[in-house]
Amino acid sequence: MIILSRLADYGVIVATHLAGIPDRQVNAAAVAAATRLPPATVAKVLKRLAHGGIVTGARGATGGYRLARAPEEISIAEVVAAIDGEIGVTQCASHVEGCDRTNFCPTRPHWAHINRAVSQALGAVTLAEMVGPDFLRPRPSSQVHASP
Amino acid sequence: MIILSRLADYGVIVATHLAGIPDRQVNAAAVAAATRLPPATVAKVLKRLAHGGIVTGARGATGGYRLARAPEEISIAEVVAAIDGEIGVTQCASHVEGCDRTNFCPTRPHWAHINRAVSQALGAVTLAEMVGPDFLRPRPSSQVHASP
DNA sequence: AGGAAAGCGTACCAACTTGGTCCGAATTTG
DNA sequence: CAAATTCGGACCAAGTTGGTACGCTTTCCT
Ligand code: SF4
Ligand code: SF4
Repeated sequence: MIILSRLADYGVIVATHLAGIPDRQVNAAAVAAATRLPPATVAKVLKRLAHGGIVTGARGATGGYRLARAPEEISIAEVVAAIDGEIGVTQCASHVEGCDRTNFCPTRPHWAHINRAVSQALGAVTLAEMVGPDFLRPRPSSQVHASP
Repeated sequence: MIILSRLADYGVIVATHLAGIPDRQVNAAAVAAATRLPPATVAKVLKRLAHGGIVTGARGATGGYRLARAPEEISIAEVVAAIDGEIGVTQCASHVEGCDRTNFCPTRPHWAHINRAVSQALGAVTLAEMVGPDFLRPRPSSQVHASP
């Protein structure tokens, strides 16, 4: 099964591309050309990212999109949540609504734990980690949060 | 976004229910009655679980389903994979095929790391954890019928 | 041996979510 | 002031999924 949808995948790619040019607002067509993605789809992705607060869109002739925050402040979970909504393994994980079996479902509390682990896995990686080092190699050190 | 599909969710519920009765093979209708799920759907779930090697189905008049292995040997990732296929955050995470952008996609290696974390999160919990110790049971008012 | 019960497989259908495309409103340049 | 450019939301088609139904094979009981 595929965890996140294709739109969310594209969203991370676009956000990563935006993270490489923090001070430069570019339009959707330029991002599409740089990422080799369908222009219409990337426009939709930028749109949802703007709605989610990940990027800010400037209208007008010289308008374009720009990262709303620093790349190291935006996590993959944020980007995914901006496109596909809140992350949750099941309906009951995020919203109690949506499933009428919450009362007698024995597996519900256990899924909350799994949901937390998954959210942490997606929230631990930021856009700075995506654009900074080309090769994936998180430092052998266990802790990554404490930075000098 | 919802990580796993509803069928996979039901599959875990069914597998957990099966884990509570290791030596007793029951038919699909009994499982559906016990879990309060649609009989046809639970039959489909059991079917897929049997195809994935999670449970074994015995034909005949007194047939039924039974766990193929010990509850502590079956992880949630196994159950989910049996129903919805291999777990992967993206197409490139599991199978290289399916996305023609693997050559110039900068985020692909990073996804592998995230995919591993997610798989571990789902693979760390077993069915024994689901059915065995009810460590988190805040005294529900409507207790299920306990066997005398 | 015959009948009934239950799994197994396939097939089919409906529905929703997703992917993609389009046109209109707002803003800046000149 | 007008034209060009761009974001914004609305619209539509398609794929996938969820769910159901039927028929066949296998096994036990009578
Ligand atoms: S309450 Fe149970 S059936 Fe409903 S979404 Fe949660 S785990 Fe799934
Ligand atoms: S190669 Fe890139 S676009 Fe393709 S599935 Fe992997 S991350 Fe997504």
